[in-house]
This record gives sequence, structure tokens and C-alpha cells, in this order.
Amino acid sequence: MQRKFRLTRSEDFKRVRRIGKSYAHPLVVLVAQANETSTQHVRVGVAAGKTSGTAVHRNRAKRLLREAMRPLLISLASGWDLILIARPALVTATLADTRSALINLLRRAKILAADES
RNA sequence: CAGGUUGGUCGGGCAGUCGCGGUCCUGCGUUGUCGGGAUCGAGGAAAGUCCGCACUCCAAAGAGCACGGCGUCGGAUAGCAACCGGGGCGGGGAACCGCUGAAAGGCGCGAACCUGCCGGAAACGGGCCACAGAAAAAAACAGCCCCGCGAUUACGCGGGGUGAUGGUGAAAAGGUGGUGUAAGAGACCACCGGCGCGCGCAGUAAUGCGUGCGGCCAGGUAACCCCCGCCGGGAGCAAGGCCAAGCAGGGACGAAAUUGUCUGUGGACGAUGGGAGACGGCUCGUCUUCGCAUGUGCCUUUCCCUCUUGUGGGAAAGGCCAGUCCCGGGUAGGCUGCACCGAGCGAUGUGGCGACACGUCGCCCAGAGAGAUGACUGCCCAAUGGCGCCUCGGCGCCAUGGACAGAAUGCGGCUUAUAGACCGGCCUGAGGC
RNA sequence: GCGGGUGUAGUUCAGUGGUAGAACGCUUGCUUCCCAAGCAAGAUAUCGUGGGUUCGAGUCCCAUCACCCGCU
Repeated sequence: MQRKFRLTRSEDFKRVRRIGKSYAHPLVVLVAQANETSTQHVRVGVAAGKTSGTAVHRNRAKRLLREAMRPLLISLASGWDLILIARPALVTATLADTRSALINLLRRAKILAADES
């Protein structure tokens, strides 16, 4: 995932966590906030807390989320800031599991159109 | 060959597709969070942070006191108490062997090797040693012996000697045998053990071996205090430096209001209601916060409309939110420190038992800041499970599927976690030549 | 990256090197028609783990593990 699609600044994280809406799944939690003013494309942040395990497991969870999100970026509605938070079960999940979980969440948030794959 | 023990090396490989980060080069009517190319991209522990350094700031980084640490010998190092090699005193340690036993087993001896400690200190500075015991450090309960008195004796009373015997205890003033004596005792003698002072030999030294002399005075504890010597100033890259903007704060000048009291206004506080948020699965509830400032704002006055005298709405005018200048943080942000010509890395040679040192050749070798090194596919190599074959420890087929773990200023040591693979060293026992 | 602290009964905590304690909780009994309260009795500990010093260690020394708090 290229860096221009990434949510990096600490204040952005704070803003999205404060006023964004959250959607839960056993593997991932999605927090979304419409932010059409700053940039036109979607920005995604990824987080994994200490409940996910040691540094190896946290890094793996974040890599999985980024890799699963990468091909979905083109089909997303623009102007959204998203945060993906890993849950402990994600450590044992595969890439396909993670991707279907993300599609489910994004449809519920009405960021991904239902008819697209 | 079997068993024990110990050290080192590696810790998946190859190919393809997609993707991520750094550096260098490069392209542009588009100068970008742009495109293209080349190249590099986790570990033996990157981990724990138990030690030691470099580096940076604190005024000077020096001295003294306090406090803390260390303390056998030699070596290594930029440095370290912690690394290497030895020494001493303990602890553990298989087989064989010995004793015991019907056997199982138990006890002893005990290799390689592993492991704790080490100044004064031979506890002649202080403290402590529960319970038991007479007594826990120069002690005397029972007992033994002598003397005197009473008594036929048994024994009792008083004075003295003694530390062999008894019981207690973790520990009772070297051990065994003899001489000696009223009874006894290192009081004396022989041997053994320990200690001190010499001498000879070996060793750089600690120390070891041998030998001579001395006097038996010497309970345990210093991983209790103490004394002596040596070392240590404190904080840490989230250290620290620079930059732009703004704010908190500070200072100076100016304007307005004369000052006090009351009233009013402004302002402050509280209560109620409302909005937002947190806790929560939800409701109740509890808690926190909010009076919003060029505006659809707030206040005053006047006028108009509505209406329940309240009130609500609208318009106009005036006022308020806001005097000027200078200094100026911390945090957040950006750049740097910071990706390094270095206690550097790789190969190799020499010296050393080793820690390590000295050469030669080659190389420049990860560097983020929500934090790059990943995903998928195929084949192979180990591993595990199942089935089959046979020459019995190998082969074939199928399935599963990869230990611990992720750099964050850098380096040295230690510790902890770790599927498995490979290569050695030493010791003991058995067999063969 | 640092600094500090804790680990003892089910829970919260005491504990001079010398028999491991308190409160609450738990169990049983008494009391009551029943419950609560009350009264009486009782049980419950690998002192985080592993070594060492000592006659003797929860306490002293060393190593190690887990957890908590704080700084910026």
C-alpha cells in the first residue's frame, strides 16, 4: 500500500477515533470518518494493540490488514479516513479470511458498493 | 560400540508473479504524497535491561564527606565485577570396584565435567547463637578424688581439687594410644590432624611438594556490623542542537475612567434546564465538559407587529467582543543527532591453551517515526504421521507442514527463549587388532 | 529508552534469622418456623521459581520469572 493512501499523523488518528463511526467484526474493527475537505483519496490507518501479542504478531496483523486492503482501494468511495484495528484472532487468520472480513465491513459502512466484488 | 559430559557451526534453499522502505542515477509543456532504472533491505538471540563503554547535556566534572560497588593469582581489553587461563576451600557427578543384602536396593570410593566462594579473617574490634542444657565462651548440675566434722556403716554437712565420665544440643575447648596422678587433665610422650615461623625444590605468581622448629593459646557466624585499599558526580538519543508559525507568560509605553460607599451595568460563582461526551449490551443513573466572538453573536435605547399586562418576532441607531511595542517558552510539527571510515564487516595468514593481538587482500553493508523486509504458486531439503516392499534399516507412495522470535543512537559482555540438522573434544566401560 | 515497586491462606495485608499470623471470606455445629445477624469450633500456605550462606531462610546473597506504577 503506497504511503499516500496511509493515515500517518497522530492527530488524524485521534480525530477519526473521536468522531468516526465504528463497525465490528471478530477479526477486525473498522472506524470510518468522512473527510472530503483534506484530500480526495481514501486514507487508511492500521493498528494492533498489546492484546494481539508480541511484536511479531502485531506486525503480522498489520501487514495482513495492509495487504488485504491494497486491491480494494480503487473501488472505494473517496474522501474517507479509515482505521483498521486488529483483534487477537487475526493472528491466526489467512489473507483470504481477512479480505472477506474487510469487504463485509466496508459494505456495512456503505463505503464499498454492494454490487462490486 | 555403549554411556556420560562439553564446545562450535547452521537455523530452510531455488525459481516465478504481485507488493513495501532507503540510497544513487534519471525523465518532465505537468516539479509531484509524480514516473522510470539500478542497488541494498532483521537476529543468534534484534528480546531481557543485569553490567560496562562511546556520545550529549547539566557552570566547573576537580576535591572532601555521605552512600553504593568491588577485593585469590596471572593475563586480555578502549573499558567492564561480569571476559580468558590457572590456584585454594567446599558442593554435585555415570560406570567399574568395595561393603551390606536372598533379591530389589542401600552405603562408600569416585573420571571427564559442572558449580558456589576468595582482602583484614588464625573471628586477639563490636554484635548474635532460639529450644534444650549446669554451661553457648574462660561454664561446673550430676559425678570422681582429697581434707575436716558428725556417724558403726550407709550417708550427711563444710572446705578444696578436677574437667576424664553422663545427659542436652547444629555446635561442649584437637583425635588415638600410653606415661602420670588422690582423682584427673597436652601436665608429659609417640603417631595423626590443624595453625604459625623458617629452609629446599617446582612455578611469572597465587600455590604445591618435601623438610625442620614452635607452642597447643584458637567453638560457629563476616552472603551481620566494622576496618583497609581501589572504583563510582548526575541524567540519559524520549540526551541534545537548529528552524518556521502561534500561544502561555513576562516587560515597557500610552489612552480612558478622580477616589470611597450604595445602586445599576459588566464580570465571577452557584442552581435549574438544554447540548455534547465517558462509563454501559440497553435503560435508569453517575461523572466530565460547553455561554461558541466580523457572527444567523451579545447588550442598551427607540419604533413597529403579535399577544394573556407576561412574552415572542422584526427594523433602525449606538456600544461590546479588540490600544501599541518589545522579549518569549515547554509540548506538538519539520530538519538534525542517525545510518556513520568505524573499538567497522568478510576472507585469509601468523602468534597464543585461550580471551585476544598483529598482518595481507577485498568491501562500504538495513535504517523507520502509526514505524519498510510481506503475500501467493511450484519444485527441492530436513521433520512428523500413515500405508506398502524387503536384504531389517533402508527404499517407494500419500498426507501434514516449518522453532524462538522483528532492528529503532551505536558497540562489548552476561542472561533468558529456541523445532531441528551437522562437525568435533574429553572421560569411563566392553570388545577387536 | 529509562526510573521505581510488588509477589505470603480464596481476598486484602502483617511478619527482629528460631513453631508462618490478622481481618474478611469458607466449612460444620448451636440459635430460628426459615433466613440474616450472633455464638462456638474447624479447615485452608511449594512464602513466585531455582541455587547458595547458615545448625536453621518468608527474612541474608546470587540468578531468574511474572505483574503493577511513573517519566517524557
